[in-house]
Amino acid sequence: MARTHGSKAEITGPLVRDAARSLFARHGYGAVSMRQIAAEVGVQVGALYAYTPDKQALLADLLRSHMDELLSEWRDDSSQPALVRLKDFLRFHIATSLKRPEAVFLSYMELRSLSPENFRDIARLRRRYEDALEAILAAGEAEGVMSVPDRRLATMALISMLTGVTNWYREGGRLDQERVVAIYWDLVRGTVGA
Amino acid sequence: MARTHGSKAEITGPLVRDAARSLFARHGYGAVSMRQIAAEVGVQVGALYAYTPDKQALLADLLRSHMDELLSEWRDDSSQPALVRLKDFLRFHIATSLKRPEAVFLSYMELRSLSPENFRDIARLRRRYEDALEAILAAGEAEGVMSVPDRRLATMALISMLTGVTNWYREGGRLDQERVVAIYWDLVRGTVGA
DNA sequence: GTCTATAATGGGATAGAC
DNA sequence: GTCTATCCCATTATAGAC
Repeated sequence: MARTHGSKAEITGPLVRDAARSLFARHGYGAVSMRQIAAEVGVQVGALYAYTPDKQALLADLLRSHMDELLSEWRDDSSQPALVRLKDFLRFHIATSLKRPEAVFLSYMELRSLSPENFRDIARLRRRYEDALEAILAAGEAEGVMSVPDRRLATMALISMLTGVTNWYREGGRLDQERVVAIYWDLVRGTVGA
Repeated sequence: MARTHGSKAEITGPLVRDAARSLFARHGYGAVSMRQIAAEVGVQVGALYAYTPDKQALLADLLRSHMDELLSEWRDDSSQPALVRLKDFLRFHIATSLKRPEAVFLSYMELRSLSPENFRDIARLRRRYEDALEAILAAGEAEGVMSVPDRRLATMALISMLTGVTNWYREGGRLDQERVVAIYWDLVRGTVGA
């Protein structure tokens, strides 16, 4: 990973973000040093500061851009039946969780490491994502095809359940992604009383 | 919180554990210093080492004793119908999560901060707790009162869902503990196809 | 059992050369 | 844009006085 002056300059930015995401997810924000990140990228620590003003901004950028991507990639078609929308949400959430497990885990776990300002911003994005699911449950109840005891709590319960995939899923393990989606769909349908 | 020589010696041990548990849960193991823990207790940093050989052992003790308590407090009566056992488990898990939210959160989140040896030990305890739930699902299927697409995965999904309470529950908030149990029981029943 | 003091190391961040 | 070198401060852990 050694590096001579100036080579690969154009791709270092993404590499810094990749390394930070991976290390933060594996060891926790507070446990990772800028020196470790630099070593993973193959540069010296000073070079990192060409890409981020400080460590906190690096974390906030990772979380913000993950939430931005989630929100911009998610396409809800509210003209569809609620059960179709729910299954689409499930498929989307699991696909994302398995494609970018570190970003998902990080966004779930390191909110607490954000400065108050960054926390407010990112919690707001997170809330919009939760609300997207809650709207589907509301539609399902209006259609009479779902029934939950408390809509907000059911939303949080479903998000926790789905995000939990990142805790046990292993690429190349017992189950492939399609199978995981099918199993969770069974579970989720029951949870919302469908 | 200042302290003169020798006072309160007999209760410092528990205070150290309380402070460490609370700080680790709020800020993450790696982000908390022994100085912060000492300040919270009201002693100087050197005094901590009368109660723990090092910081890693402090974390491991917290996680190990939490899991030990969980496993020793949980009383499963396998002569009961599986749905009764499941509801008892739910009640137990939520009661514990709301009584010791920091310990639950910590045991869920800081496994990654353990040394490999400590990780093995505590993951084993954790697995025994998960297996207790899985056994109830197996009994429910045998009785024909539950139906899940994949028992191991349903177990993990339920644990994630239940442990998620610690993410949003606030003492004195909209819902009291009894109400939370009732709502989750509705959700869980659906999830297991009962 | 707790204090003060200190050792040894590593932390985030910056300056200036190239 | 990256390097080397450095500043300054925090870190874990220990030693020895009380």
